[in-house]
Amino acid sequence: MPAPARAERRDRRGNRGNDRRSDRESIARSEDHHALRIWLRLLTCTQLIEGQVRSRLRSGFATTLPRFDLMAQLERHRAGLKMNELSRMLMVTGGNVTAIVDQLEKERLVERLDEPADRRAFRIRLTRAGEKSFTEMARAHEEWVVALLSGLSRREHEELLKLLAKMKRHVVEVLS
Amino acid sequence: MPAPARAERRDRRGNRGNDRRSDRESIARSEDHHALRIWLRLLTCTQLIEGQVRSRLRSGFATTLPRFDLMAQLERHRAGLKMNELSRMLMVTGGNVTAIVDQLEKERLVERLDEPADRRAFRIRLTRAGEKSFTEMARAHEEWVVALLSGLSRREHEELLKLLAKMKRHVVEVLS
DNA sequence: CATGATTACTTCAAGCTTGATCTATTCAAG
DNA sequence: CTTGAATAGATCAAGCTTGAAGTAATCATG
Repeated sequence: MPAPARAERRDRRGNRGNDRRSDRESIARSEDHHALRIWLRLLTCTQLIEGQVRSRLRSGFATTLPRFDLMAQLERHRAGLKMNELSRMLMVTGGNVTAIVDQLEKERLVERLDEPADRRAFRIRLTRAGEKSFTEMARAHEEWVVALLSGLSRREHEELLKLLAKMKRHVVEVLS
Repeated sequence: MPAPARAERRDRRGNRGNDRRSDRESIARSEDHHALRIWLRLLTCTQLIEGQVRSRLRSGFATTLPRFDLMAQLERHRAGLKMNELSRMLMVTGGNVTAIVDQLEKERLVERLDEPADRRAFRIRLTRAGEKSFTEMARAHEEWVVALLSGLSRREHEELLKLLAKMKRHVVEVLS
């Protein structure tokens, strides 16, 4: 299951990422604030991993990351979730959720159930077929992520998790 | 300079991010691999910051993140960059770079110069107007990022930078 | 109950991004 | 020189995402 264009792009560069000057982070001058460097590196790491996951989901399962993400939330909330809950959890706009749910519903992977208490709302749930489909993908997805992050020791994983938690907490607080 | 929709979404949630159950990371079960948790948290942090930067660039400077990113690379390489160099640095496809450069060129913020050695290629450079415009944005951008990341101490910044570097190195290596 | 504000969701246009395909140029090998 | 492969870039359809505006239902307050 090749990932044509992405692989092509990667192979073309011909280096192993050691060439700092050809890297996005080169825009951070040495005198720049540490924060800028961190942000750029964070972004790079995320995009590298995200790109892989995206391309493997496409070539291996003919689906997309947003669809996978949405199904992942539903899998953890078997009673179903309302549209606005999905929107908040996935950190995307409501219009976006509508579009993705529309697709998945058309493919019978999720269903919209009426919410008895509130006639404005639905409860979105995985169908049986959706559960089955998701389970398969989730197994592969976890393997990919584990492999991609296996460069850090368990100790480093914990340290990173802690630092990211702190960063996240602060960002969320600033935005409140 | 408000950020209407995003702010609206944020205000609506009514919590301070303390409610783990309404968080994307809730999909990581306790028995799941550490790697999955880290990946989800990394993604959340990135999206939070990226969303802010994006929305502030729009409301404050009527531009977008990809445009800003591209100009940032050009600002660091005053002699200009070829399309494929931009594509590699920004980690996006060539078609994407074409589209963004087309826009910026139409607005006279960048220019395509013929590459004498290779008639297939151009050299993209910031115009004077582009430099001026970018400098303004870059100052604001750095302030935003510094503020968003100010939750970590200098020591923690360095630790995080180191861990992300290691992660990145490994990911790049795996993909080679 | 009336009414104004809020909430749940949809719709839509505009911009981003990808992946695929295309043309033109350059390079490599015979 | 010729020819086939590789490269630089453009183009395009399809899907993602946002931000803005709209509809319908619910809530809060008097």
